[in-house]
Amino acid sequence: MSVEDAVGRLRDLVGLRRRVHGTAAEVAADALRELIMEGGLRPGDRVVEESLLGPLEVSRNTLREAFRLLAHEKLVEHKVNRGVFVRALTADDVRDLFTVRVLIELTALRRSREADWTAMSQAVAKGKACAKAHDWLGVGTANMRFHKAIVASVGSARLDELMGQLTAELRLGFHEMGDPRAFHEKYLTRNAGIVDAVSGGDVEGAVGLLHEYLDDAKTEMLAAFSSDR
Amino acid sequence: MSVEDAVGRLRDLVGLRRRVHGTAAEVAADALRELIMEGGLRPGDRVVEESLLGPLEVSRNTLREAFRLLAHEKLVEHKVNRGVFVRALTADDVRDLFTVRVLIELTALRRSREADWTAMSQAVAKGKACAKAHDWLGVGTANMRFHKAIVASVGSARLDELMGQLTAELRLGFHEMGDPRAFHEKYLTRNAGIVDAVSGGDVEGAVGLLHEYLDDAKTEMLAAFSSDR
DNA sequence: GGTTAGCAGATCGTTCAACAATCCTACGGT
DNA sequence: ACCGTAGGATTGTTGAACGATCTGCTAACC
Repeated sequence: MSVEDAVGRLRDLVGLRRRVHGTAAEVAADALRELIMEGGLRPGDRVVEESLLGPLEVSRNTLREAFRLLAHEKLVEHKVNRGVFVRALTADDVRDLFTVRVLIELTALRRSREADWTAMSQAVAKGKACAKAHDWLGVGTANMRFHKAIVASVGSARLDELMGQLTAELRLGFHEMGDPRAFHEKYLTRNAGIVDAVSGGDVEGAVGLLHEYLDDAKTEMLAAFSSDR
Repeated sequence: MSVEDAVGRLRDLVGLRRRVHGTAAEVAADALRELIMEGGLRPGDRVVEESLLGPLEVSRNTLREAFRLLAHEKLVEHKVNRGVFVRALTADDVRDLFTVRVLIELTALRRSREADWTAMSQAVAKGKACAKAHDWLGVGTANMRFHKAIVASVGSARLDELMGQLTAELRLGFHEMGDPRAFHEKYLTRNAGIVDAVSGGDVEGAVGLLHEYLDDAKTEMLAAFSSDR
């Protein structure tokens, strides 16, 4: 996406939400977050304050508040006196991300009940629909939703928030990887397998599958990240 | 602590760090955070912008950036057009906090190794020293450090950050409870028992002790929170 | 030739003053 | 007692200004 396209997209996003959501800073942050998630701003890109003042239709102070919001979500990095950069994951980040996922998701899956399994299988269905439409980023999003559904089994607001944070960071990594189809598609059937196992009563079998899943995904992402840094 | 005392304390905190730490907003946030932790601002208190402009020696915009920082740490609550309030935990918050702690700490303790045990026992020693000096809030801080040490066993930056967040929120709750000695002192020996068990090779015994510990602490805090709301 | 000092230019950090938007309270009508 | 409405207080947002800091370039120096 060119810089001009990104500016135009921002205008749309801002206009859409200006009076629906809360403060101007939140609206601006929402627009920027969406733009980053869509890939309009790529990891490592520098985001100059002045260049966004016009498109977002906010003042500099407000824009800086928006940056603070995104910085705390770890979507951008705020370097003092040097500006704001779209976050670029390191290999260490990827390792850490998966360490936390393993710890949380395995325990959560053990606690899951029937209502959780339906939420999980709905996410799988959504992913299959996206695959049929060749929407590979959609498949990735559906996969994330599947894992969020696992964590939701615990029923903790803070854990849900943490998982949202982790998936947002992982999505940043997706943009830096090559063929999205090759990366996302194969995990669809593995998700389905996990649902089958756990709803069939084989909880520990499902946990094992999930653990293998996470290890494989981690290895695959690490391969993409360790090669070029 | 009177309002005048709080203002004076803020001046000290600001002067101390003005040129040590980074931006003015961070310095202001640090000072406010410390003031809240010390109990100078109590949960539920409203924090009026104008009243802090002088003591903190920052402009309104910078102060508002500091508020954003604290809001993301969940130490204060930002209500649009109504101001900033020191966070007051609800019973649901306490339940959620302990749900997350149980999930994370039990798993972390299972993964702990000898180096982690020494860190844990150091925290216990620190707590005993505070108890001897009748510094009961210090005992509470040492207890939190003990649990942070458990989580640190995993070696995940994000998990450490999460645990820091959780302990900060819990400390907010401490201020709303009655006798700090009655609440903190008895957990000291239980922490020591956990260290003994795990370093003695009885990992699952230690995990059991930790689980009981967390359940008891949760019950005790809930009793204080459900009574008056 | 390579290294370092210093000089712009660009960008960020912070302040200030002003105005608009919103909320709270107290007053008065019913 | 209830309700709507002014008025004051506080927050939300803006725009311009100035100092501080980084970056890259030039030029002097070894």
